[in-house]
Amino acid sequence: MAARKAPTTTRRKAAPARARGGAKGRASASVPDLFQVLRGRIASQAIAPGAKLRETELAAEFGVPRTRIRDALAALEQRGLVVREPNRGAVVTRLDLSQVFHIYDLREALEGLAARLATERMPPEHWQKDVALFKGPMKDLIAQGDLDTYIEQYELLRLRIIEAAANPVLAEMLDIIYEKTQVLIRRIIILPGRAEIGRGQHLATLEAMRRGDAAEAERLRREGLRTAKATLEKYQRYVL
Amino acid sequence: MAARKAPTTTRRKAAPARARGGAKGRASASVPDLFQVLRGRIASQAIAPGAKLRETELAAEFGVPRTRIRDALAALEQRGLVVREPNRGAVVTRLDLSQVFHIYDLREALEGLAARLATERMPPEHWQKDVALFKGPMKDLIAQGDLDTYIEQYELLRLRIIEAAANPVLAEMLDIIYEKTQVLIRRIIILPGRAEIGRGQHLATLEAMRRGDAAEAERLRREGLRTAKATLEKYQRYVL
DNA sequence: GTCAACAAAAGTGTCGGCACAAGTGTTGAC
DNA sequence: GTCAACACTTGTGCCGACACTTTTGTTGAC
Repeated sequence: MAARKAPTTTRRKAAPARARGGAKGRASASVPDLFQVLRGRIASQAIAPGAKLRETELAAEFGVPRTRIRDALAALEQRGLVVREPNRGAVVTRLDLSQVFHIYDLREALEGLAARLATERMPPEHWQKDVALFKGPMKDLIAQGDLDTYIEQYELLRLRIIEAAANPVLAEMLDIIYEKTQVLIRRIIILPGRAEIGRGQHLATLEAMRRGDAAEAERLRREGLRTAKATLEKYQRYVL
Repeated sequence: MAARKAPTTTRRKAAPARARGGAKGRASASVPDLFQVLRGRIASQAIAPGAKLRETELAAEFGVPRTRIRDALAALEQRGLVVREPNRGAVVTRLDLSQVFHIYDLREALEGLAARLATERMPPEHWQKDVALFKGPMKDLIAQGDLDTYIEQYELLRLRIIEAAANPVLAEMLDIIYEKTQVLIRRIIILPGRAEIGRGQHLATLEAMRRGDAAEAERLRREGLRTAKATLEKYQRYVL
């Protein structure tokens, strides 16, 4: 996924001094907007790890004052997406080997908890269609090699589970490591046979959820993450 | 604990309105400094939940420009310690009932993981003196009603476990909910018999760690948090 | 030809000020 | 005496400008 350096000309009006009058409510991007955009670029690797983020450059691209970019960068730094050295600027953090495994340990604990809570708080039949999805269509997607759609669907399931868990603090923490997991999932899933193994584990977890067996759902989810981590350790020199 | 890193040699011109009286005329505090100070005040309840944090007021107290206070408040908001309503200012978030229980679910998953990792990465004898501490002296402290010292010692153990777990991402997440747990621990421990029960559970966990039984250590730690949560639910109308 | 010292440029750190919204006190009518 | 409208005060949102630091490019000596 080569990253075409944004030609996005964004020819905002030359004079940013005006605007803000009664006209449009949002002529320029707000700090949260900028945060989301930059976060997305980093998660999708549109901005490569190690790349420098120049404040002036970004300010020109988005047509906003530099201080606003600065605030967005501060938020990014808080999230650990970039590191800023004094007077040196902000660079996108590259995840090293050790951090990758640390994140998998975290996912095991957090997503296991999410599976348990979701099972406890939802009626078992709520997961019926998800079981069906993973039993049939998802298998076909893998067989056809359409991993992008598969990942997309899986992400939807993941979000539904988090929502069902109804724990904002948990959701926030999973959100913090979201970018990292995005990258890792795509690297692991291309390993030989891994996608199908993962699907089987998701299916088993979902069936436990449909039975209303929260403890078993948690155990299975954790087991799934653990094998994913093991796969990653085994093939680490190929994928990292 | 202030961990001031930056030399802050920036020669400042004629101080505008000179340094305020609140602090001495020493070099002005950096944004991380301000963050830590305000965080400490909130954690120790020196600033009550629901209190308004006025930017100009804080700027005057610390003798720093208001923008710097502003940055610190933004960091506090990111951490969820304050909420800022547009043009209304920042107020300290008061933790409501539901969030309290959510945090205990989180602690169960995270601290359980920490116990497991710590056990795996350290030689069993590393925990020898902690076992001894919880077997004797800590029991005496509780008997004497010196809960402050007990909590202090427990915090030290907690930090050692996190350090031994050697997972920065996990440490970061436990740090995020640190303030909240600080408050909650002090509210739970005063409940009848609770301190002694907690000590017994910590002791059991530590003995598993000394045996090198990581899985059992995780299970026991989680069980401990679960009973703490149950106690909280039982007495919630007294302590919240 | 190489290296070091110097100068220019680029980029970030910091700050003060202005604009606008919400809160508060006052005044007048009824 | 009560209430509503208005002006004032307080405090935050936002932004441009300047100071400082680092990097890059150039020139001169050895």
